[in-house]
Amino acid sequence: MTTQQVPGRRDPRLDRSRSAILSAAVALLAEGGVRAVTIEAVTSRSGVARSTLYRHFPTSTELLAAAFQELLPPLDPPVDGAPRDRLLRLVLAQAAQIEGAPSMAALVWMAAIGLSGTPDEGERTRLAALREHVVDTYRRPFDAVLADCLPGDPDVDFAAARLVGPLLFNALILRRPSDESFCARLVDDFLARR
Amino acid sequence: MTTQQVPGRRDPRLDRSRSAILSAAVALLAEGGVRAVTIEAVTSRSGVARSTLYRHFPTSTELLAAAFQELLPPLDPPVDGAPRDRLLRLVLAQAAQIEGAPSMAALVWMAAIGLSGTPDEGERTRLAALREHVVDTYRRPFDAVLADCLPGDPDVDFAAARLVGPLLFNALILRRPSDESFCARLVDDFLARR
Amino acid sequence: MTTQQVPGRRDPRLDRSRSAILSAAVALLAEGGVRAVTIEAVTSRSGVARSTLYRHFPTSTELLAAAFQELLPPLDPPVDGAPRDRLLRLVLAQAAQIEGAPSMAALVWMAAIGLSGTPDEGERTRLAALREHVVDTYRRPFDAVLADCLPGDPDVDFAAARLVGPLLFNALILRRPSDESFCARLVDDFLARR
Amino acid sequence: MTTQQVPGRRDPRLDRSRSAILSAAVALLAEGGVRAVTIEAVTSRSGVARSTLYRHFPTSTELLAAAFQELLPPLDPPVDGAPRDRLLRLVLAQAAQIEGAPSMAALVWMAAIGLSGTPDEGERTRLAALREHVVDTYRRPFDAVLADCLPGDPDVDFAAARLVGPLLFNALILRRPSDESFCARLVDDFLARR
DNA sequence: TCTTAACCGAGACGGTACGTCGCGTCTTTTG
DNA sequence: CAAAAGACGCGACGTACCGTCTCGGTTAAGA
Repeated sequence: MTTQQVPGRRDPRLDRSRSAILSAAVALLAEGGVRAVTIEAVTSRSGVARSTLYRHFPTSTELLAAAFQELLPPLDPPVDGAPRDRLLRLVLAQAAQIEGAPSMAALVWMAAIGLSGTPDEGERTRLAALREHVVDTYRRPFDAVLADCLPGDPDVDFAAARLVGPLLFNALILRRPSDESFCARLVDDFLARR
Repeated sequence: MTTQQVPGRRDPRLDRSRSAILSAAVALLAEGGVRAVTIEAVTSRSGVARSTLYRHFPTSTELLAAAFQELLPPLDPPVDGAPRDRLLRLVLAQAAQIEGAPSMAALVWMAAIGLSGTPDEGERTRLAALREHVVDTYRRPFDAVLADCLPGDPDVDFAAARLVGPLLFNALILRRPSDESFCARLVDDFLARR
Repeated sequence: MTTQQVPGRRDPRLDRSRSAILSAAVALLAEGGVRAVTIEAVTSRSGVARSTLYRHFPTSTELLAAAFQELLPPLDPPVDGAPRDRLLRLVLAQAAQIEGAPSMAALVWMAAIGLSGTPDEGERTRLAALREHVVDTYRRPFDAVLADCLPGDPDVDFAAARLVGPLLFNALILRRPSDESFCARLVDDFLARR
Repeated sequence: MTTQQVPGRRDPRLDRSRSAILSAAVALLAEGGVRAVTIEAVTSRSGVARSTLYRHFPTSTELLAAAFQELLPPLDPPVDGAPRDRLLRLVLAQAAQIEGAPSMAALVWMAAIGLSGTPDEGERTRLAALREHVVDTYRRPFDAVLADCLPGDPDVDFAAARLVGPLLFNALILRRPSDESFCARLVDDFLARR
């Protein structure tokens, strides 16, 4: 019997180069922000050739997206304690993450997805999917906690708007942290009105 | 009596070229978004020389800022009607503006001010000032309306976070409009908890 | 046997673009003089991109140097006839070349190499080397002829100074041609004193 | 009787600004070479306005010419000693001056006058006149000395070509100083052949 | 002495060229 | 045949000077 490969098996070099690219991109992103994630910089830092990079990421934007995804850890929903407490802890965690530098950049950058500029159809689609995916990732813990806090039909989007929206406002508009008392008031007001 | 000039008289060419630049920039911004506001495009469209443009706007960023400011009309605070009505109308107006394409872009763009990237001290300062100015412009109508709605000490920032934050969330994260019933619930919840 | 490439084979595009650049530069140089050899002009005339040009010639000066080199044919040392005749013919040829427009410009331009202006170390070195090379090119025919004319140790530099220096003086300072009788007197005087 | 001005009297401001310009230009020329003599640099250094400068020197070239002229002291013809000695001293002085940095630059620059480039008729004429003037300045001491050395009709141009040409050659082409023995050989060879 | 015209500084303006950076496509050669 | 290496055309950047121009303020000449 030959050493025939399993048909679904991929060329291992593909993974090697992809991860080299990604880790270089992530490092550059963490060090110098979005502006530093240049095709040139990534290739020269990762030792990967230009053409190889383009094989993996048709656009610099997609590379950036992947790097951001790598950099944004999902939140773990608090699982024990009173409902009000669990919600508060989740909101605090979300606030903390939003205020971190990479999240801030990612937030803004993702918010910018699909605003004017004219990327082609395909890219727009892929990016929209990425956005969806990230949003889902962050909605999930709220789903979990709210399902336990609220009886019946929890309108998660509305809840998220009321709970996370103000955090966004503080971070993006007022440029001030959302401290514990702020989050507590948010949560209590929210719970008081259903 | 002599035909003495007013001392403060400036070279009229300054105004001529500045407005030519700005109107070209605004047009490009409206047509093609931030990406279209190129130094090259602005100069060639306005007929103004490169060096002249740089004399007026040391950085492309500042040009963009000025163009955005030109494009973002301030909101008029509703002056008559019941307090709850006035507040609702203001929130609706704010929602409508946020959802407009230029505001959306401006919002994201201003949110990005000061994130990584390394503009020099001077520019960072000017941009921060611009941000402040724009934020103030939009806070003002809330000041006016809230002063009438709430007796005592209205914490305008907290109020704005609770009222506008969710609009931001809808626009930037969920990409859905904030309809009338959404805004009404926001306002009513807000008023119910002082 | 495989169709293996010769190992030293280079990307043919390199040669293509280099020669396109050079021929454009030479044409411009011949038509409009040094002042016409602009990066912009060369790129637009040769259809070569700016960045490509800079890849081949890090400095406009080096481009100019190459163009001049292309434009200056070396002199062939006369090989037959009496020594005095051979020397005279060489001097006449040298005079004729010096008086030609391109040589004149090249002469002045090379004389200017390394005078004030502050190019970086690397470029200065390359230009000095170029100067050496050109000087050698023109010294060589004198070496050949003088070796035959003079027994023993011909001090070629001194000879060249005495034979070519006056040609330079006529061309650069007096702006008059060095005619046959002038050259003949030069040669005869030179031979009379060793 | 009034304090009537002499009719030919000029506005003293003209002289003031002209000399301010010139001294700035000379300083820049001495410090940074031809490249440093910029209209901008001269105006900002001299405190003279752009328009004033252009009133005095229609072209930056003419300004440069004037600066060079300021920088090149004429040679004094040696007046005592044996003819051979006087000639030798003159040649040595000429060699010394040629080798000085400013003279070198001036030499090259003046040699370049009228090579291609397309200044307008008027300027070309003025520059040619300047060249003539400078050449005359340097021919004069040779006239004086040769008149005493040689009986009959001294062909000064031919003499200068033979005596100064080799100095030029050393300075411009070989980039080596013309030392005393070199000059002595030049002079002796020259005198030996009339 | 008092205008008044010339001269002046300051600097805006439209240009041209520069040298750099990053992009996305491409070709060639190596493992 | 993927990958490295890197050339290529392109478009935009920000800078440096150019030569022309408009503006008020100052100052010297002449009425």
